[in-house]
Amino acid sequence: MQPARHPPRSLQELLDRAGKLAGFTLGELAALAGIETPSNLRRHKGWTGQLLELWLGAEAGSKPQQDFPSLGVELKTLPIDSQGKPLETTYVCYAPLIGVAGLTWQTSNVRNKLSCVCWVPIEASRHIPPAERRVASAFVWQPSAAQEQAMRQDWEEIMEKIALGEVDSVTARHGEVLQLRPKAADGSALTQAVGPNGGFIQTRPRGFYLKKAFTHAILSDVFEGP
DNA sequence: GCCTGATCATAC
DNA sequence: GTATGATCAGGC
Repeated sequence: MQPARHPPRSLQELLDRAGKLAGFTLGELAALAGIETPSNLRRHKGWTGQLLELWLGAEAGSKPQQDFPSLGVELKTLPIDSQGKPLETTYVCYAPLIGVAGLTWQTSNVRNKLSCVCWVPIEASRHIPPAERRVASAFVWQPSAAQEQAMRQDWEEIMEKIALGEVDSVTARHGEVLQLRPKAADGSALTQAVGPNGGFIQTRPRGFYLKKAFTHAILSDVFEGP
């Protein structure tokens, strides 16, 4: 067992790789890859995702595109509790706050990222040290028509607020399945956004996130049947 | 207990 | 600052 040396050439190869990781702890996978496991993730929040990227052969880097461009697949780890319930919301992508006129759901980064996702659930309750957290069964998901419609509606409502210069009135409570939240190094980070009178304002950068109930439903469809 | 807003590391 | 990978933690 060793990490991938090249990106998977097919969806099946990706699934094969992911399937072999099921049951391993993060500590085991890290040791096999020759990297250290942090004792806690406070200063290593992205460590789990990067470990799985390594094992599955995702292209590293900070590109605003999918993790497996040639397959059109995005990789997402999903922390779950012992009952399979998501412990965290799922980051999707940065949200555009200027130049939003004319953006459509069809060509949005959210839709592109979520059109096909390889989910890798990780048993990651907080009381479990990172090294002992365990990889569960990965699966590939494409949104159903209803799921896409739900995401689209939230996206359109949020983007309309942004276009109207009302981004500062949008909270994480907006949206049924998709939410907009701050996404920055700290509270001092500012970016340009459309303001109330069509001008520009400075505001905290935002990102799109999937709410836990939505990812829970995705898991339920797969593991408990539709 | 859960959620929202804040925060951490890194690459460029 | 933008964007990736996310989790933390106080307030409710």
